[in-house]
Amino acid sequence: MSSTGLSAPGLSPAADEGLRARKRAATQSALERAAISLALEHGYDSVTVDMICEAAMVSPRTFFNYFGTKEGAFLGGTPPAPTDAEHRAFVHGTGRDVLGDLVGMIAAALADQSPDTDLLRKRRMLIERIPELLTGEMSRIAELEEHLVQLVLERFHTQGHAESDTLDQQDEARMVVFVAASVMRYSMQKWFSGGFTGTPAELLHHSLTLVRRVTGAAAPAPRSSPRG
Amino acid sequence: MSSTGLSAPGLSPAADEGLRARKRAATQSALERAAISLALEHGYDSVTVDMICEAAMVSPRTFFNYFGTKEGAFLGGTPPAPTDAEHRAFVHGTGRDVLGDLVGMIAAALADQSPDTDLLRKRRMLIERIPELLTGEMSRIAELEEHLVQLVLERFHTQGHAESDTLDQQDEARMVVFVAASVMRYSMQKWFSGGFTGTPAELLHHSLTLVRRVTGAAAPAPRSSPRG
DNA sequence: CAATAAAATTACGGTAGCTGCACCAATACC
DNA sequence: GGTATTGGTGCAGCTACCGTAATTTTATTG
Repeated sequence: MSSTGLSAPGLSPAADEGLRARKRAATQSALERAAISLALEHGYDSVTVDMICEAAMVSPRTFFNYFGTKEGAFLGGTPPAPTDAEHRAFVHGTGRDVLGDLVGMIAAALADQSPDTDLLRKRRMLIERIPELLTGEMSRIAELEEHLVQLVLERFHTQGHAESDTLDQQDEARMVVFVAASVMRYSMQKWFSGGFTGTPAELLHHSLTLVRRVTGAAAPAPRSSPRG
Repeated sequence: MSSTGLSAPGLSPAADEGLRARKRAATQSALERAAISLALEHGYDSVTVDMICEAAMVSPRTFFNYFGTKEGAFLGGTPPAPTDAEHRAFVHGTGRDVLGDLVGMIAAALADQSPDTDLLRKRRMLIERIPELLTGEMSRIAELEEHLVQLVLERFHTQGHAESDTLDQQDEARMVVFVAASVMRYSMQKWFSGGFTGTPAELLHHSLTLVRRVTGAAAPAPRSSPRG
């Protein structure tokens, strides 16, 4: 199941996957829709899992078979995980802009999800209203951090960095991931608070430019001896 | 062990605050210590609130009177807040290195309340080890971040930045705070994992240099018109 | 079409986090 | 001392979540 990457459906039920997969996708979709509608109507906290299940006509146990947590139904079934293709594209990237490429990969993984624009719209409305969900989504990304550090290290190696300063490379990789997390946090907050009118790509470009401006200003008076 | 055994370290033992406050601080400290030791011994998930309460000799109901959540006992009662003096020093800082100064202020605030460093270290290791705690801590810090954004904006104003591009300034302030948070996270991880031999000041300088190196690489092909 | 394997769904029971409430004990204030 | 606050506790209850085994649904094979 590693090849096509479709095993965890971003909800493309239609064509060839058989009746089983289609029903599965239908149930998942029904649960997500029920969850979001109910939350928009009654508020997130007052919606119980039982309510969602009743609306979607499944047993509560089934709910947790799909989403292991209540939050999951609101954020969407599949946590953002870059596909193998995206992995390779990043690791073998030739450019010097590791930070930009990493952010791009994460954003692409986020964008991979369901194309249902209406559901996305409602979900965005919900997240805008309940900040708890925003932090929830961020923590789903944070789960990947260790993995991302490994990816950055791989990229360093394939770019032929010397093996001698491996320790420095680990530090740098970790920092790249941390800063990328900041950029994602900034972008998502801006995105979900509705203060941005452009496309997601433009938003990312804006964020990357901003993070460079913010860090770029060198201190006017170099403290001790600069550059070690 | 009626009184002295737990003389409220990590909080303001406040010799003058009265018996009530002292007992309170003692109980809170006992709960936090019990929580962290138990988690280091048995793992976070297998530690129940009841276990912590039994070790700290309080009722489970009391536990939730102190920390509204299980997580709270592990993260500790009070996030570090800079003093008024530190506020002013930062806001009226004249240099261009806003990021460096902000990181400096946060670090100073951390150093101010020097509660039992051993407890801090154990807590830090736990937090980095358990992603659930990590995200929990980040969302707690997020509340503090709003305040920091305001501080950065104040500094911009006292530095006489034009009022016209207030929106841009808000964006920039927010990004400064986010990046500062990343720098702090990197520094603390490096510090408490024992991988750094120098002084805290040197560590901060190292982190700031690193974050600049990481973001410094300009994109090879500037897209459209930069410089919004 | 029938038999069988595999997978999804379900009911049931239980644990743990968390809360409101009312009561009692300790402390602060006068 | 007496009285008002405040902190600690037991109880009853709700909800998220999980292990397990039974039941139904789908896929497969002859």
